[in-house]
Amino acid sequence: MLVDHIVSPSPEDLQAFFDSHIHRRECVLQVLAASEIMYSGRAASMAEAGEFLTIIKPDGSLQVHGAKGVKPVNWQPKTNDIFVMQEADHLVLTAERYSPNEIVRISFLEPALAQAFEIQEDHSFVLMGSEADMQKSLKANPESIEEGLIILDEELPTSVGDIDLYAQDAQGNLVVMELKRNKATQEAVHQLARYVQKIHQQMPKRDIRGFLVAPDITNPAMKELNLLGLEFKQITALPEFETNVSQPGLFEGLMA
Amino acid sequence: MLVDHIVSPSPEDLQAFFDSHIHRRECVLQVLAASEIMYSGRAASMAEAGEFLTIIKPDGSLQVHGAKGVKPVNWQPKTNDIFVMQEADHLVLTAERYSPNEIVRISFLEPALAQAFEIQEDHSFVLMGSEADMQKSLKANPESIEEGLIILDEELPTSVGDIDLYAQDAQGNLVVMELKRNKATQEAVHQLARYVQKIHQQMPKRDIRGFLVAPDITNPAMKELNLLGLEFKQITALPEFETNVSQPGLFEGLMA
DNA sequence: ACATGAATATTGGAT
DNA sequence: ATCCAATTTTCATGT
Repeated sequence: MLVDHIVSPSPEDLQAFFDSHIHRRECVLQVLAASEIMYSGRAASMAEAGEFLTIIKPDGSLQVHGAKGVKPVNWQPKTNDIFVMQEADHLVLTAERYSPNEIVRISFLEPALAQAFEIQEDHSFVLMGSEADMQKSLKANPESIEEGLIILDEELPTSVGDIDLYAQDAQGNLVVMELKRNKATQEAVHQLARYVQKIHQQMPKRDIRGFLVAPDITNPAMKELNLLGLEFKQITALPEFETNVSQPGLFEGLMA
Repeated sequence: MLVDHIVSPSPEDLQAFFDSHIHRRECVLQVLAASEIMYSGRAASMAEAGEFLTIIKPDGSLQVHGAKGVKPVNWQPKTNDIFVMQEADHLVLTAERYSPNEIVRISFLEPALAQAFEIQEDHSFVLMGSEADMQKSLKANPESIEEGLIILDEELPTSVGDIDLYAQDAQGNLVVMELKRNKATQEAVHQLARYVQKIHQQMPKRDIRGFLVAPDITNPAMKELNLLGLEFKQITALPEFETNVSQPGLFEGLMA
């Protein structure tokens, strides 16, 4: 719901706009303006006089968008303090965060628009098809990976990280599994190798097999996997999502 | 610059709004509405009737923002096709991408606002303090890592990835370096270990040292590093950015 | 198009 | 607060 809307605000208008909204933290604020943006903190960046859309949400997060891409040009996920100041002939917004110490300063050189609207928070968000879902599904149906597999543990902690799935095969060998919901890369291969090595150190007498469980694998990763004597177990990823979702029925099915 | 602005548009208004803008790809479009969002592709998600802000940029990227956070609730970095359709008593926007195949559908149940504005593309963006900068700086001043170090190569490719910096120490030993601009984790330790092992395989006769070069390191990572016989080389990260940037002078300094 | 790795990654969860 | 791993990661880059 639109609460406030000022076209081509003067610096004074803009100041009043922020004064009335910035600390109430109820509205999403937007300023469209030719701006100069400066960031310093984990890195440092600067954007000279271009047009940007600045968005400040009630939770204090700030993002500055340019003409392209999903990713903002500048942003701050959390801020401890946001304030505005007149400077020369324009308004400057400063957003500070203390830990890590970082600061974004936006000079609104030529504001075209300032507006505020309320966005009610939503809670009914459902995401399916994450690695966690995959893990649950595979734990329930280990035979879809290999006949005779028995799951021993999930998220088994080791000193070098947690093992996604830990199992025993039909011959009684131990199996270490690393799951990826996307195409597996060399990174994943080495993650798996690390776990297998660790378990091997702990139990030098046992045979340890390593499975990289994913819908697909890159060529270099496959090569590396073979070199290391590990195995790729292809699983059809999330078959229920492969169908075109615009079909009626699935829409409801997603929430089931 | 504000081009179009419709408060509480009817479905027909909204349709006309999209018809006039969606294919010209000149404006950033924004719709604030009680919406229902459905995504299917790499995963699947759904959000029931909440208030969301949908933003479509001229490059075809789409993002749907809720009341919190920098990250959108739903998004699509690139789209091949965006279209709208009347459905029952409301308008539905569909954004499709072919590879990977994914689709976002937004039902605008109660539109509160539809806007279009022009954002000129900006080109003068400068970021400093990336790992690339760090690498350049260290390459120029290897003695800041260790006395007598001679850099032999940068981004040296191996079958398991590229080595950030490759060098020789005062005693003639080979040195493999992995750089991190943040606190180094176990991941970084194993990345380094991988490279050292590879080089060792190639030259079994030579002594190979492995340096993890970072401003800081996590405790578990330090333990693991010691176990593997590798070394941590602390470097003060980007001293020029530690100072408070709001000081006059540095602002200009950033661009120098 | 594929593969790789950085990122001001962000975010959530576990410890 | 620290640490770790997933992410519809996104994005740039190299091949």
